[in-house]
Amino acid sequence: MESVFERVEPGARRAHKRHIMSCALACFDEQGLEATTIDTIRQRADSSIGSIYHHFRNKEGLVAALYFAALDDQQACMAPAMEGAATPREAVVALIHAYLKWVTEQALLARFMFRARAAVAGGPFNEGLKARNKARYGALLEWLEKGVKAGEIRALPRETYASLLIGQAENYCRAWLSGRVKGDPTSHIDVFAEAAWRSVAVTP
Amino acid sequence: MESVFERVEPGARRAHKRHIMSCALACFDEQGLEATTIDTIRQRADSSIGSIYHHFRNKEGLVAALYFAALDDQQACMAPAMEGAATPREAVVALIHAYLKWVTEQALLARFMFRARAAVAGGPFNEGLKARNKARYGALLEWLEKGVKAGEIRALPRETYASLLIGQAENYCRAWLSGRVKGDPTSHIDVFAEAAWRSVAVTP
DNA sequence: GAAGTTCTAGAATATTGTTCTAGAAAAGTA
DNA sequence: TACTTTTCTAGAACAATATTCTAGAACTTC
Repeated sequence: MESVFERVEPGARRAHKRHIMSCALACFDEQGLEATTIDTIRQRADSSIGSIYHHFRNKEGLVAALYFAALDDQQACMAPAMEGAATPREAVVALIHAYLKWVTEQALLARFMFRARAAVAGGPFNEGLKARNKARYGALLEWLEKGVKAGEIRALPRETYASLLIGQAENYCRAWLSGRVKGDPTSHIDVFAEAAWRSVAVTP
Repeated sequence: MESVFERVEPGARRAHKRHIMSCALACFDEQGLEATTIDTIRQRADSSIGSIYHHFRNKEGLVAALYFAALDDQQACMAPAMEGAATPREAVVALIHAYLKWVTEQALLARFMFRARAAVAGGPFNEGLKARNKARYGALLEWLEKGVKAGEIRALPRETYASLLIGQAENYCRAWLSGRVKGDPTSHIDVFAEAAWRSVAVTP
């Protein structure tokens, strides 16, 4: 967990900032976003109000900092997975595998992301969010273009591909993170990879 | 919209309660859950603090009331759609069609549901939520059972079916409701119905 | 029409996010 | 090192907002 924050806030100097993020994440996970107060975080981190506000500006900023740290880590884990693919099918399978593995390994961060997304998207950090989302599906759309030309992938409305590929896996991850299903995402990894491929392939 | 609340809170007696719900929904949609204050709702509904707290106990209760009203309406619109199906394929297609139509027609309620879900699931109304979710997929799972026995639907882990069927459509609806894609859900209705069927069918 | 219940109203209170000022620690500079 | 500047910590003071409480109006019931 610390390692995730060290990517975004490196150096011994920022150890305390990372510590606050760590404690805040734990509080948010245990009590929910609204229910955790700044003072709860202050106590847990053995810090001070001034320190928290200095580093994060306000509660929303703290949530956003955690959200973007999680998003960046997810991105960093998923991007390389797809680069090794030789065919469109391999790219799709690699995408789903990487996603399900990340959620399973970083359950705390993943749960936080789902909970905090609305808050971040609604606030003043919306722009940063949009920018990263564009970059996110760039590589994938290239693979799809190739696949369509090669006759391996169906030509569908552009704006539906992302949902068709990741929607099922994401839905299951939400269910798992909130305790509605038991098996962790990786335990059905082939089911979801196969379903994603069937959804877009010409001949599944 | 009023008609939706009349199902849950019927009668002329409760007109004011419904009016508060209506105004609260509009406030939540325009400013987000956290940003709208009780006083904002009071002003918009031309009501009083006491009245709001009398009807809904607290802010969380108001959110939950809206959430369950939306959930019930969605349920009421989707349940009959599947009953007319003659084959597993028809059942799956009917499910997706009904879902996408409801979200498109009740965009305000649908957006609210996605935003409020975490808050409702985290709070003391969690039990009511679980109960309704069980009822929700009951009819569907029956169809799947039949389909599996008839050799038309693949035998997959039980807990993955719901995600496989609805995940893609839901993901697209989220994207549409938050402005990330342009085409409304019904404009891709066949794409998502077909993808859902391919995901679970033996021979798509 | 009287008793009981539900509903409206808003002032008072409590909780909690945020600002502000002062000083400590660290980094830069000569 | 000694001085300056910047960054960070600390918590009291403040402001915004959810919630409680009491009183009375409106409606139901018998």
